[in-house]
Amino acid sequence: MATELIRPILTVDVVLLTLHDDRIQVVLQAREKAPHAGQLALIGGYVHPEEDPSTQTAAARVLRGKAGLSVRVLEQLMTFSGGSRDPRGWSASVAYYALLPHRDFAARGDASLRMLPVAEAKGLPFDHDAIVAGAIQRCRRRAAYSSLPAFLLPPEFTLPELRRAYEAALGRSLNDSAFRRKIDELRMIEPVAGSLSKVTARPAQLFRLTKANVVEFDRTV
Amino acid sequence: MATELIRPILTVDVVLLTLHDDRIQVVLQAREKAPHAGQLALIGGYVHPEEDPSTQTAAARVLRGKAGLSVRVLEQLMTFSGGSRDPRGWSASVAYYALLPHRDFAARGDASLRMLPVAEAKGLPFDHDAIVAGAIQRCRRRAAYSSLPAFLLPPEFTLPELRRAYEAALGRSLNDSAFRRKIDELRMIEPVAGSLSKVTARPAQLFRLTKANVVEFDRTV
DNA sequence: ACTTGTTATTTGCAATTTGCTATTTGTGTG
DNA sequence: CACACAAATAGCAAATTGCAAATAACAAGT
Repeated sequence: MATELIRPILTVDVVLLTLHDDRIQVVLQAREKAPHAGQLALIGGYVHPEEDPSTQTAAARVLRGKAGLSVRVLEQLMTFSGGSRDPRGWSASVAYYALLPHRDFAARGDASLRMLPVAEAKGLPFDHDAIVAGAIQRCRRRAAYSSLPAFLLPPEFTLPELRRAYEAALGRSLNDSAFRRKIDELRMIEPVAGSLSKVTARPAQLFRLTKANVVEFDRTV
Repeated sequence: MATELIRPILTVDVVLLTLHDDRIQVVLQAREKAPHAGQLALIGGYVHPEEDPSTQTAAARVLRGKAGLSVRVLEQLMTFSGGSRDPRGWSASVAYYALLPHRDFAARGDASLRMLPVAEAKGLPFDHDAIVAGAIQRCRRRAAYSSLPAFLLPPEFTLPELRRAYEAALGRSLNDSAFRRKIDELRMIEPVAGSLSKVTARPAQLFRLTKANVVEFDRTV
């Protein structure tokens, strides 16, 4: 066997995204240990080959173990690697992004977790700035032709809420009536019995997704 | 320090794609060593932390070292991991896809390399079937809104050739005049002085890309 | 009960984009 | 010099999208 002696460090990092104030926000966690102890960073940890069937399940385990959260969408972004990204040595981190309805985050009430608008999440340790940027870019791209943004919302939502989720994910405003037409044609959602009463105006119809997982469309939203 | 004792195997695998007979084809290589010695598989190898600045450069090194090839497009697909994908133990492989003009492949003339239409590249060792499928899916998606397919062609090409490259990548036929309009509006290519003479018909104008790297569009092609 | 304010939802074109089908152009061939 | 053939262009018809006005439903104040 040649030079497979040195095996690099393998970790997972999760870019946990949620929607609040009509903006995409990242959930960060204060690091417990060195390096960068005390600083806000992505939720991450070592891959444990003896217990993790894959990096995907490792990411879910870390999310549950360190933040007490489980999510409906957890997708792999890409792997970041190199000798200088982590002072402990040459490492590779398989990055994931996860989507969480804000109410689930709020209900958790974990003091170590902190939510920040993506534009303000700068100066993070390691190469986490680049990982966050990559996650946002991927989500933006994917939002254009999939039901992804719906997973930033609770299971039941109104059309205006869904539109705002798409607008936040895409980073641009959408034409309301055209949006309704498209969503209707894509058969992405179905109405639920009840109605939501916004305090001071006409109540909106509640909808739910027709499919429990992210679906991709041939057309663009 | 907890359980970071076991460090997994880290490798890279490259899905090398080219265009021939109007179809996307994968270039595979006969494995020199066990496991699966002699079988056709993706071009891949160990990551060498001491010499590789990143997995990206590791992939380029492996491509150069094992196939003698350098490519203009080498993009990360995703990482495949688990305890059963490689008999040597728990491993993670960072997969890349690369695009190569067929003439560059043909010029190489390496007997260990074999080109197969993607539909026929089945039953590969490890989880390479899944990696190939993932690469094709990603390329198909990306072809819809980028200049990616142009990198399956030599630096100078005709519009009919470019359209056939898009058709092969997208897996569907395109309307010729609409395609020309779009490509024109996207300012993706520029004409070159000469003309190509197909044996028995009107010669086509030669074009080259205006940008040396893959560019993404807001609109779809 | 009635008016006002506010947001949801629908409707009806106008403007733009796309799909399709001729037409025209440039080259080799017989 | 007519013919075959593929490249390139041109001209609508059809489909999609953007915009703005009209309508609907509810809360709160008069």
